[in-house]
This record gives sequence, C-alpha cells and structure tokens, in this order.
Amino acid sequence: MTDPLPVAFYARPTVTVARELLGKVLVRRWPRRPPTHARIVEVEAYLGVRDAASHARRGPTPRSAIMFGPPGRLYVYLIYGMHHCMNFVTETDGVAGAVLIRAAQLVNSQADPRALSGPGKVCAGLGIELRHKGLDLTTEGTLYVADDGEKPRIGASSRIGVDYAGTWSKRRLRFFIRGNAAVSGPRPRV
DNA sequence: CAGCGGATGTGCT
DNA sequence: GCACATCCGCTGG
Repeated sequence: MTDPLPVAFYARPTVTVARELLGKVLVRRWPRRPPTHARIVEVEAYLGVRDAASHARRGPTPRSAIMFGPPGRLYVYLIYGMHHCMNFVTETDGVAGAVLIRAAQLVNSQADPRALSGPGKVCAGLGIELRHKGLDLTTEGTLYVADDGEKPRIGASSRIGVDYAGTWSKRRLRFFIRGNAAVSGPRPRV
C-alpha cells in the first residue's frame, strides 16, 4: 500500500485511469510531519486536443504543455485567481490527457469528512500549489498514489463547470464513488 | 438555494 | 489590453 502506482498505471486511456483512481489513496509527504493519506472519491477525465473542455484543446501552450508530456506527472493550475486544482497526466508521451482530482476523503482522521470536498479544497488541504506542477507521481516523493485494495462502486455524470464546451459538456466524464459523503456539488448531477 | 464577489494567471485580440 | 476561468464562502430570501 505504500508503493507509488507505477508509470504504467498512468500511461493508459484517460477514462480508464480516471475510473481506476477512485478508491486509491493520495499520499502527501511533508518536510517535518507524518504523511497525510486521503482516499480519492471524485475525478474528471479531460481527453486532450479533441475535448473542448480541456486545457489541451488549443494544443500545447505554456500552461498546458505538460498534458502532452510523459504520464504520471502532476499538472497544477490556478483558477479564478485563488484556487488551485490538481490533475494527473495520462496517456503516452506526446498524447494529451489528464484526470482532475475533484474530491478526496482523509483516512485515519476525525476530520470533517467533507474537508477535501472540491478541487480547490483538495489542493488547499494537501498544500499543493503551482510550484508543485510537474512533480513525478511515480516515486515516493512529495505526492503519490497508492493502492490499498479498495474496490468502490462507481457512478458517472457530466463534468462540473464546463458549460462553455458545447456537446463536450454533456459527456459523462465525471466519476465518483457512489454514496460517498465527500463527493462535491449540490449532489451528484446527471 | 440562488446570487455574487474575490484576485490573478492565461491566452486570444 | 482584456475577458474569462475544471472554485468557494458568504449573503439574503
């Protein structure tokens, strides 16, 4: 459970990676305190250049270029001037794709079960900012993902906050653990 | 529960 | 130069 998922896990179709990330454990290691563990309960798949909702839709730009690079890296961006969002790069090197981590639930904690409910809160709670963009998720470093054998029941819906993306806004590319209290939004939409 | 403002990087004009 | 963004906490009804 302590080993980081290998690059082969990320080097697959984005939807596959998104669904399989549900139930996995995010491990955040800090300079001088014990690691934080949080189970991933909600994600969204962003499919690359053809996906009108993806940051990769206009080809590689200074911000989005990392989505075109090798899988298993962290893509962090700032939204609305004040919140960070974390994504994991997927697909093979040269093909854009990423999974947005929308919600997680702290493990072994008496904390509020909704403390990491929302992409901005995930980053705030785990102390992830722009400077972490590009870090390698496949080594036992600042941030990685581990498998503790959890096999959740998965639900799907359209993605949140991408109404501008035309028909792509309706694609069911949001995946979440059914019935989990930390899933964000008013409630799982359709 | 709808409405709204905060504060800034990003990418197009 | 400028409109807008993969959000969230607070307000008033």
